[in-house]
Parts: sequence; structure tokens; C-alpha cells
Amino acid sequence: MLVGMLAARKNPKRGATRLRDPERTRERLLQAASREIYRSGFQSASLDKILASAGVTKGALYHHFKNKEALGYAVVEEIISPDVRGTWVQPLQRVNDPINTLIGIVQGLSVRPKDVCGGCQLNNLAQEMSPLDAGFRKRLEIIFDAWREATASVLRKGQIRGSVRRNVEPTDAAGLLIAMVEGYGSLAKNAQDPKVIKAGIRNIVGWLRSLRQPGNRKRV
Amino acid sequence: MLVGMLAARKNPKRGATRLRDPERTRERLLQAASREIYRSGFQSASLDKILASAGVTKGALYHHFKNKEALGYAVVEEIISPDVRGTWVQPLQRVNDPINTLIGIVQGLSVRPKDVCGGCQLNNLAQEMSPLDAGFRKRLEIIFDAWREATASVLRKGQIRGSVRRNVEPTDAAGLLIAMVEGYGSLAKNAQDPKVIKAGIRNIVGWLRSLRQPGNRKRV
DNA sequence: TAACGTTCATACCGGTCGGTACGTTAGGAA
DNA sequence: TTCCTAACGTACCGACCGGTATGAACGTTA
Repeated sequence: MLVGMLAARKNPKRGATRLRDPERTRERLLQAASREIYRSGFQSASLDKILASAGVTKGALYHHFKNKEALGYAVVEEIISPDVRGTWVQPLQRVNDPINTLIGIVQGLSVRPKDVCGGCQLNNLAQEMSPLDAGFRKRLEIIFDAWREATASVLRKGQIRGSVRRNVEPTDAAGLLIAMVEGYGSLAKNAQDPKVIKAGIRNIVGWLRSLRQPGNRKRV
Repeated sequence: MLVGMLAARKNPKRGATRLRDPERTRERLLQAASREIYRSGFQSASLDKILASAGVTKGALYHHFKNKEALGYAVVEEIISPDVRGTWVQPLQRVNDPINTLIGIVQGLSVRPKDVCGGCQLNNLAQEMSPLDAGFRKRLEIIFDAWREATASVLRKGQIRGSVRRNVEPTDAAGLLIAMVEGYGSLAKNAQDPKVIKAGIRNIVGWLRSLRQPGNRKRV
């Protein structure tokens, strides 16, 4: 019984009251803030709207976060960063063919109107806040660096294994790939049209194929 | 004497009073708005700061522009649009070698820290406002379209004249070029470092060279 | 010079902003 | 049960927002 009580204390998610679940409250605030920032940008994101969306009040917000800035930083570190890692970094770990993997990731980018028209969370925040707030800039730079380094690393491996052309500079190529992805994302966001990002994906894939070492076995 | 009076009426810039120069007032408002929007974005741009920067008051602003939105539209049409045309469209009119001309434009992009860290006016506004305001989106799309069409057109001419590879799709290549430029601009803005855009220029130039028809005379 | 429309300046408005002060209650510890 | 702190909810603040009403002064016309 004592064990059961302890378990209930440590993990009160299931059953009984939904009241006083600080982790859940914090998570709801983060998710609501992420949505509102995605829609309106950080500066124009209204705390009142975030609170209404999260279903809590200011007391809860300022209990979990020092201020609006800290809430934004938390969104970067706990929402955006894992998202980029899950999309770009982790799929590049222990792969056989770097080019094919990169092509697969690019082809797997969302072309849903909602995602295309809203743009890339990472790029959105970077464009808005990097010139204005060093705290945002540093946190976002860490994400960009991880993205680029993961890409460059896998290209280097491909060069060693002979599937990637030797005259490709991995860091440059990784940066160019990211620039293409973000650039087409920007164009598609402005056009508010998934066709733009679809054409971009085709062109990026074509460029990725040009990195492949001629004569190497191709699967795609 | 009557002629002199008329001239003084038509063009009162020189001499006498600086008061009551509505064109100048409007232009000062546009320039100040452009600067403030460039720094803070449109939504966060403060009319009071714009007025202080322009050295006029709200009466002048709301005499020349219906509201903040109209001021923003005017910035797009009268500041940003001519800037893009001057940088990208006009240099592409009646050129001999499209690739060399494009390389020249790309290499001529500003690498001054101020410009790099602030980003591209066109892209800044597009990223912020296109999903939120159709009026901004349409006006910005016109600029993007003119940019892409001017680039695609010059590539087509190059294909006819034999200096550009035939298997290049001009519209796709133009879109890819713009995506690269804006993408690297975004990365450099986030990094707040001109080195990023310098590396980007090198990579873009390398890609532009790959569009050249092999065997054609190269001047750069 | 008298009249008049353009071109502003001034004062002020309601609304929203991020942030704070403070009260209240849930829930584990003793 | 008693007590205490974490976890909120409520009420409110000054600052600033975009926008408006009003009037004055300039410059032109008659």
C-alpha cells in the first residue's frame, strides 16, 4: 500500500484528479506558445492568446517561466530543436548511402498546405529574432550547426566509402543544401502554394544526385 | 518675373522655406518606415518611432497614408520593388553572357555587416507578412515573379546563343538561384556573420558555372 | 486682401501589451 | 490533523499601440 501510494505520487497522470499537474501545465504552455509564435512571430505573439490556448492563466505562466523571453527560449530548445534533430540529424546516423538518405529526407518534407504556408519554425524564428536578441540567435545557431554538421559528416563518410564525389567540400555542400531547403521554404511560404516546395524538392534532389560519385551503384 | 514666380512655385526645394514640401515629407516617411520595418519587422514597427525618425507627426502620416497597412504597402512598392529591380532585373537587360552577368550580380551582393545582419528586405517582409496579409503577399509576389522571370528569360537567351546548357530548365534554374540567394541570406542573418554570405556567394557562383555550356568561350 | 483647400501639429482615445502583486488552494511532510 | 510550499488564479498596473478629431498655418487662387 505504501508502495502504491508512492507510485501514485510519482506518477499521478492516470486516474483521479487532473488538477495540479505541473509538468502537463508546462507542456501545454510550451505547445500553445509554439503554435502562437509559429502563427504570429515571437514579438507579436500575445501572452493572453497563448494562455487562452493553453487553458491556464498568467499565474501559471509566470510560475513556470521567468518572462516571455524565457518562454521563447524554451520553445526553441524543447520544441524546435528536437524537431530538427528528428527530421535531419537522427535519420543521418548510421546510414549506408548518404545521397539516397538525404534525398529521402528531402522528399519526405511536408508539402501539406498548412506546413508550407506557415514556413519553417526554425527559419521563421531565426529571421525574426537573430538580429534582435542574442539569446535567440545562439540557441538557433546551435540547431543550424547540428544540422549542417550532421549533413557534412555523412557526406564525408560517403566520400570515404566512394559513393560521394571527392571534389565536393562536405561543409560547403551541407550549407548549400540547407540554404536551398530554407530558401525554397521561404519562396513557398510567400507564394502560399505547395507547388513551389514540390518544384524545390525536385530541384534539390537533382542537385543531390549530382554529388554522387559516377560509376557508383545507384538505387534511386 | 512671373516665370520666376511660377518656377519658385513648382520647385520650391531650393532657397526660402523648407516648410510645406509634401513630396519631401512623404518621402521622409517612406524612408523612415522602411528603416524601422527593416529593423523590427512590420508588425512590431512603431509608428511613433517612424514619426520621430522622419521628424514629422501623426497628422502628416495620416494625411499621406490611410493607415499603417497602406504605409507598408507603399514601402514595398516604392522602396523594395525598385531596389530589387535595380539589383537584379535591370542588369539582366541586353547582356551578352547571362552566366557571367549573373555571377557578377551575385558577387556584387553586399557583404557589409550591416546589410548581412539585417537580411534581405524582400525576404524579411515576405516571411513575416505573406501568411498574414494577402495585400503584402500579392505585392511581394510581383517582385519575386519579376526577379525570377528576368533570370529565366536571360537563361533562355543564353540557351539560344549557345552559352547555357540546353538541359537546364530556365524557370527551375531561376527559382533555384533565388532560393539559394535567399537561403544563404537567411543563414548569414542568423549567424550575423558576413563570412557565411561570402561562402554562399562562392558556392552559388560555382553552381552558376555548372550551367554553362561546355566548350563555350569563358571570360571569367 | 479675402477666401479656401492642402498640409500638417496637437491632444486624446480605447484597446492591448508584458509584467506584477497578492490571494487561494492542492498535496506531500511531519 | 497541522503545516508549509508549490502551483496556480485574479486583479490590476503603466506603457505603448494604432487611430481620430480638431484646429492652425501655409500657399494658392480669385
